[in-house]
Amino acid sequence: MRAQRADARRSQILDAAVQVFAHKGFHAATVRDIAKKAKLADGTMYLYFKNKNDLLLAILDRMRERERHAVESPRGLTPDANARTLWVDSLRQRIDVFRGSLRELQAVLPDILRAPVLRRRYLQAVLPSRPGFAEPTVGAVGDESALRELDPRLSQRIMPSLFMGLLVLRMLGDVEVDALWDALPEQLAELLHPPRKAAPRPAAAAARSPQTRGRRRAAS
Amino acid sequence: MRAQRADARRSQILDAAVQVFAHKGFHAATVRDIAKKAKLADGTMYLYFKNKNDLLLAILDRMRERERHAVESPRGLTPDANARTLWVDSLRQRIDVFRGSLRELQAVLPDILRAPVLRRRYLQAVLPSRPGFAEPTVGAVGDESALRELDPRLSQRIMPSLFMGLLVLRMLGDVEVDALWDALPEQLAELLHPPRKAAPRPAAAAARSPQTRGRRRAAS
Amino acid sequence: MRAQRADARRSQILDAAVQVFAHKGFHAATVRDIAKKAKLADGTMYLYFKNKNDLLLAILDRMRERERHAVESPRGLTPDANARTLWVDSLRQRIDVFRGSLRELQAVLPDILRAPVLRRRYLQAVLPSRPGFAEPTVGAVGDESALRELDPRLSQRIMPSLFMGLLVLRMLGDVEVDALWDALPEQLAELLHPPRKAAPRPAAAAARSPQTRGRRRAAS
Amino acid sequence: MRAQRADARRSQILDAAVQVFAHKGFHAATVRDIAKKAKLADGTMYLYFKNKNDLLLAILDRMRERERHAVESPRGLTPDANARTLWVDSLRQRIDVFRGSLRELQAVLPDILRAPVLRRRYLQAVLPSRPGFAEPTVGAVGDESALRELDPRLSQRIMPSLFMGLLVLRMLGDVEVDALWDALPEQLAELLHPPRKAAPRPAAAAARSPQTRGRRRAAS
DNA sequence: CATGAATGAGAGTTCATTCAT
DNA sequence: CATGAATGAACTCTCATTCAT
Repeated sequence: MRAQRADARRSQILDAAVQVFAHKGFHAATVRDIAKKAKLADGTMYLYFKNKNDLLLAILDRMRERERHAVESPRGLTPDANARTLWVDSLRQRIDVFRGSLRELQAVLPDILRAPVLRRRYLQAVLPSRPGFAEPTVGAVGDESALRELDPRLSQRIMPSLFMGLLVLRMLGDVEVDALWDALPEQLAELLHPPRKAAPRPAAAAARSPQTRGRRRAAS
Repeated sequence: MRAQRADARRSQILDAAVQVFAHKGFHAATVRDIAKKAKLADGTMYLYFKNKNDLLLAILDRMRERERHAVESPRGLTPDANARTLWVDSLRQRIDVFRGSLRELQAVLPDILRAPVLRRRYLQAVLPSRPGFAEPTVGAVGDESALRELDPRLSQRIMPSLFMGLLVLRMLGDVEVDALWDALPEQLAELLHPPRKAAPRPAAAAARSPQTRGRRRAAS
Repeated sequence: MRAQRADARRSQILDAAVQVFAHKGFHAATVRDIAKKAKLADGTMYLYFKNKNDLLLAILDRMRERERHAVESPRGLTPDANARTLWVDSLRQRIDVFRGSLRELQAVLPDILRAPVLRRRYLQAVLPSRPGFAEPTVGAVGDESALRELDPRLSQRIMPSLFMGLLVLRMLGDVEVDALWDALPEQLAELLHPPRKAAPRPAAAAARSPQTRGRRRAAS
Repeated sequence: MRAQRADARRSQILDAAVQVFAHKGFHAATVRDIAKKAKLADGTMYLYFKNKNDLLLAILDRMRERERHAVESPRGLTPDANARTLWVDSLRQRIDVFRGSLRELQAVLPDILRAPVLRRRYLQAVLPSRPGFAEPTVGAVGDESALRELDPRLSQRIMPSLFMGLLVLRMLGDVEVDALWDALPEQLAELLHPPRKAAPRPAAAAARSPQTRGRRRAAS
């Protein structure tokens, strides 16, 4: 009971902080701003968080937690789906998770970009080496993939980077990205994991599907 | 004459500001920090810039200016090159320009991500709709390109996003991206503009790096 | 019955306050500190005392009360003692009373030194003009005393001052004073009320301490 | 020139701080109080002192410095004076020094009583073991002194304690002590270093001087 | 032009006090 | 009676900005 109330308060404050940080950034945001947004008195925040900095860390923790949840309890995938569908689905899940914490990321990312401590503590976990985030790109890629010739260090980073980049564009106010967001899984699958009709065939620019006929490199 | 002196002072201050902003971020950086780095008195900055905010705008202006220069006066391209080479070269130029302002971007990006004014005023110009930045990706792509089936709004954003994303990874401290940086043009060409017909050339990317090393900031 | 409970609570709180004040001083001590030490909730204090300031006054009141008690009900003095013994005994009683409230004094003195209200209201009563505190020095002094030629205003203040001073040294951390404390009555008698005629008795002071050790706070 | 201005400012601020601390105590005094008393802006203090605490240390340093000065450059003593005169003179000098920093002491003493750091760092130097402060009491004492029979640890502390105690009485608002202050050297000499007319004579309650006839212990 | 001492608004934070439970 | 979450005034300290030199 008591613990529940406390958790509710923490959430209430964190939500306010996310909004204010996303809007003004960590440094420009004042504790008073956050308190006002949370409809609390200035001092109340300090009953639940050690200080303003702690607020940032708590936001990151909450993000991690949510992601862990999402990863650990994946929605059931259709068992008989083919590889591409699986890949698209898993990609969509990641994107959805991402979208869930989009505001959080926007609130937190710019300030993380400077703080080496934060970067080390959180972002290696949250971003590039996140288990499963890069792998689909690589693991599912057969010999014919466009990624075959790439430096593996780069190919591992294609997806996260593309993602990060699109996110930044969004944050920069690009409305098109916003509109595209839902189509991203399919589109990225199209780009990086082209559907294959047949078994691996070294040659031939075969037509593989109605929509994608004539795609991909003819011979390689 | 007098104007030149003033410009030199402005540059001196801006350089200092870039360094300090890149390190601490706009809000955490103090005018005193910048003045000290520029070896000037605190008040002197105000003779050349209206206020601290104006410094940020000036940094952005300078970035734009440099980019405009780079775009308007491209280094001579080998006239007999084939389409792909052209594309790679033009891509490399862009990347070099980017690299020239890498510190600036790092100094400025996190704070720009929030300030709607800055975003509207500067970044739509600097980033996605930058003339020529996305086009190579699209324009040079033949029928066989991986990009053909994509939503054009997305395909236009592939390159900038990938770029932004890699940059963010760099800023997040990913050393691999750093190491890969010089090979990026070839690698991205490999990915988005695959060479026709030829057999796999796994060594191409790696072979490039030696010469491009040490070219750092050539364009700045 | 009910009043007793309330008194017990008051004492419980005052004891805690004395400890915390002695350690941190009035201003640096927080109500929470005191509540924690008293194993009560923060707000409970306010059921027994008007506010934090009132705590200080209550401590002083309790000190006065104790001293009044000690003065009004002196332990029986050996009826056949000579003048000097009487003087020494009475001095010892005072010192013991003092010692009983030593922590209180330490808790309260520094802050009393500034607050004119406190000084006027309490300390003139507690200290110099305290009935009987200075008198032994003066009244018991025969023609041969060292004090005879002094300005009476000073001679009245010799004992309290000496005392206060030694107390301050103690508070300043002088361990020697601490060790000497039990021997003080004899020693001060030696100084201010020299024994007549008899030969030097160098061992007197030291001899006393064993028994008086362990009497700590007997009077409190 | 510049350094002089800075020193003047420091003094100006320290003087204000002494007044405010003496009046309200360290903790109750606000930086704004001090700034106002010094007729400066709030922030100006921080150009000259690291923080409020530093102010306290600086006051102590200044006291030490003054005392060192007074000790190192003693006013010329009449070379042909007898021992007692010398003692009285030296005592007066100490008292004068003391009086010079009386307000400082009042400002600083109560807070020093709690801070172990301050005590260790400053007061052992300022108070009891101060070279020359206790010694006159002891060194000048012949075999006949009232101090002969005392525990040496105590006799060393008589003077400082008496002093401290009188000071505390003063701080407590005892106006009589205030009035007596100037007569203290003579009076204390009277008490602790009785004038001797003749050579050491073990017996006889001799009349020694008009004013002091019949003083001191008859036989010892 | 250049300086840097001075300013004072406003930041983060603490804590005496209240009051619904 | 007792609690302790909530309050918000007031604290210390920072720093962008000004201006006499």
